[in-house]
Amino acid sequence: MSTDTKTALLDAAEELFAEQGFAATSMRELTQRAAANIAAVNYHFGSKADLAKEVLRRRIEPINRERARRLDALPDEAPARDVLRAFLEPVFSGGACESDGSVHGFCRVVGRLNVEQPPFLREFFAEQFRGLAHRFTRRLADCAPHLPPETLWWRLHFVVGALAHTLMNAHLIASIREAEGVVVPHDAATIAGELIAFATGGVLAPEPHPLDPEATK
Amino acid sequence: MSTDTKTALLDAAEELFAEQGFAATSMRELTQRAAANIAAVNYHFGSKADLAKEVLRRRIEPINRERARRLDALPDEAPARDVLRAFLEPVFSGGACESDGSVHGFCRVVGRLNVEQPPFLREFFAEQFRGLAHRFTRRLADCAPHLPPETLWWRLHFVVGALAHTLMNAHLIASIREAEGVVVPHDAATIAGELIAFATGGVLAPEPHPLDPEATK
DNA sequence: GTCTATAGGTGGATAGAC
DNA sequence: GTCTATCCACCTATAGAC
Repeated sequence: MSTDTKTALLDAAEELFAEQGFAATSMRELTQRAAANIAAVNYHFGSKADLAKEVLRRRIEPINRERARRLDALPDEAPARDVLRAFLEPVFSGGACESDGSVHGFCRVVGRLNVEQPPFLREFFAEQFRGLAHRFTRRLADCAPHLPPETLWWRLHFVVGALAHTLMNAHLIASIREAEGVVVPHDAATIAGELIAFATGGVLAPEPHPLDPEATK
Repeated sequence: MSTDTKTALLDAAEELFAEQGFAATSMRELTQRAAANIAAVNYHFGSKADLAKEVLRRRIEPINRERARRLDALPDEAPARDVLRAFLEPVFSGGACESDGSVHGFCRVVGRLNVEQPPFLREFFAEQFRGLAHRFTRRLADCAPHLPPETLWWRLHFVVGALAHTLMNAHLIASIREAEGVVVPHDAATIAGELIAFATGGVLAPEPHPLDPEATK
């Protein structure tokens, strides 16, 4: 069946790119996991690179639409925490989780390819995020008029970094502690809550002091 | 000369792994940039994987030693901000910068390989960071006794994520704004200052509320 | 220590039958 | 749409001369 093969390829690519990255995943491995023929990727997508773009588009576009929708729905006087919820929660909702609530592979693929950044994806990511990042930064500026715009710009990117790292490593982070007998809940709702609290505190922090170079020694 | 070739290989690998990742970088490209012979990597390091470990060890070990040293040097009543400075500043100091002050490639390689995580590096990273992460988390618990240990554990990892993402993308983040005519300083001291302020605010944020699932809609 | 040459394998992509 | 067979460029690693 045609449509099912295409979806199976997207699913398999999503898992493998998330686990291993783009460059380290071969077409043979990928088509085998999808129970498809070795030639199926080129038939359906044209190339490995175009497959990767589709893998990302399938997840990012709905998330960014939802982010924009929620940002627009906010009242003018909404606090920073609500702006950050509009940015972060869409990532974790809407199927972002396994049945046990843990973070799903498709979140990890975004995190991983976002950092691996193969050359052909650079422009793709820039397109997907540029406009949105500016809108959120402007909105945060309304919430925190005491902070310079460049500081808010950095802070939004710090939030993105925390998010990407968490999506990729949530299981690992939890398992280190669990090996010591500490139970660390890592369902999507818990992680989202932790991240939103952290991001709000970080974004609203007082303006940075200039560093004292002597104290660095 | 023997020693120089070895160093040239480490330098070239550092740059290329930082830009492209481990899997996407070939030995040919790497030895060519180092002006060395194609066989030099195997002679000096044994394999591509062992070269990557050396690339990381050269940077991470001094940084983590300095982190531990500064943590030990802190007075008992040191505030969270000082604990986070002990964690973050060693990354940016001691040659972490270009002559113009921007973030050096060798920071980026740590960020990138940290997220690419080829299988043979998983255990290496775990060894390098496990003990240190626990020591910093315990220390932060003293600064913020109102927060549960799991929350602090998550928050330290959010900080790591923000750090890794920033190391890899500082130039990119700045250049997006600069294309619009906004000057964004991205020298190492500025970035470190921004990150420390953000991290302090995030780590000390109030405990997360349980999320209201309805408000997510 | 450095080089050339090459082994031995895998990569992405395609041609053409069905 | 799916398959087999195959091309050929590229990969890591090594053998052996210098």
